[in-house]
Amino acid sequence: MVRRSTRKSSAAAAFPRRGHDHGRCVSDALSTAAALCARDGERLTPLRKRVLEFVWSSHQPIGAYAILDRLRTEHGRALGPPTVYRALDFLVERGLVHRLASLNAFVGCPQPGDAHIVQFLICRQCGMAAELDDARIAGALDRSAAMLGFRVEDQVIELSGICGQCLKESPGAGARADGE
Amino acid sequence: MVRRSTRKSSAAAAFPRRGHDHGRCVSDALSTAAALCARDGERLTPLRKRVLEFVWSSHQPIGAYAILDRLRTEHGRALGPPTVYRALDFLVERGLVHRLASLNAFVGCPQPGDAHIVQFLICRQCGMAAELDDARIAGALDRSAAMLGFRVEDQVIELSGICGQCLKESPGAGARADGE
DNA sequence: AAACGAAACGATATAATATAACATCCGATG
DNA sequence: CATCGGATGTTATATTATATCGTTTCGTTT
Repeated sequence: MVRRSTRKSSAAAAFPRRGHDHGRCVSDALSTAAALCARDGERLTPLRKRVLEFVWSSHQPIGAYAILDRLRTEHGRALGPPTVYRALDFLVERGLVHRLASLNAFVGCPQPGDAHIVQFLICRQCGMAAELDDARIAGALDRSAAMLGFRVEDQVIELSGICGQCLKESPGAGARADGE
Repeated sequence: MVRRSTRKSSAAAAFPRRGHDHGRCVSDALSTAAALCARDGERLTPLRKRVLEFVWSSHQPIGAYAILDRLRTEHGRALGPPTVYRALDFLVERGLVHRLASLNAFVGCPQPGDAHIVQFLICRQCGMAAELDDARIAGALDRSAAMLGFRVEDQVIELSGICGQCLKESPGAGARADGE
């Protein structure tokens, strides 16, 4: 069974709340990933699943080497970078994970299978990243570029700043950063 | 004397043409940089100026290590990465050069001194990058984020695709890529 | 079940990008 | 001249990512 979004084309996702039921985020992500892979005849191997779980361990983008460290801890012996990069490449190709170019880090996609525009909000205080999937903006960019004769194939849109909760909790200084 | 742009707030810059007078791009960039530094009491040292020239050697974003190699060639003896990164940091801080996160590379700013929104078009065929400074899009992103309570402080917007000239010259294959 | 081929994974080495830390130089100013 | 701060030089290292090749696993075919 394939998940299908019912969002309006210009709708925006919510920024994750602190204290939300994150276990639900993880289990949703895993079951959706399994369903999509099954649908497409791809294999969500134990390694890929484990990497996906690490990416989803919080809403804070995680670096490849952080994942690698965690894998090594579990696994006992050392693993090489290619092992984790291959798994990440697979997950990114399948749309299950996104790479943030401005952070060199990876974050889980909350709407995989849904061909969506990817625009990110990244809070520099708590470190969490959320998608802002605004199709109107993507369309406006495409049109704006087209006026210069340019055909857009890929958009990298990453907005950094302060999320609503951090603005409330710390009009200046340090909020907690558990990022769940 | 300070350059002031007369562009409308939502105007878009042109994608650089092959065969344009690139010497003019370079000399404009250098004289504007000198003027801005003089105005702000900053020093456009020989090294910084030389790095700026390398960045402007074409409209193709250039990596820090490519600049470093060219510096070494001129300089005779080896220079360390910090030397070039410091010069780049200075130029980026002064708005004379932009860093493209999706390429890990640097490109000259055609409108320094003008507080402008930075959005890039990057042609994957010829490698050239141009600015698309659309204030309406930046505003729409800010508002869209604000609806989620998010305050945007920095926008990374990098659109990759095919520029008009490459579309004309090669409806598929390889155009020249001199990037000037 | 055996054989095969493709995909996935492990392992080693290395490339590419970036920064930390400290020494030295150089120019302005007292 | 002394000295002080900014800029640069130098060495070492951190961080991110890929190339290459051998081995294992798994599905398919026979």
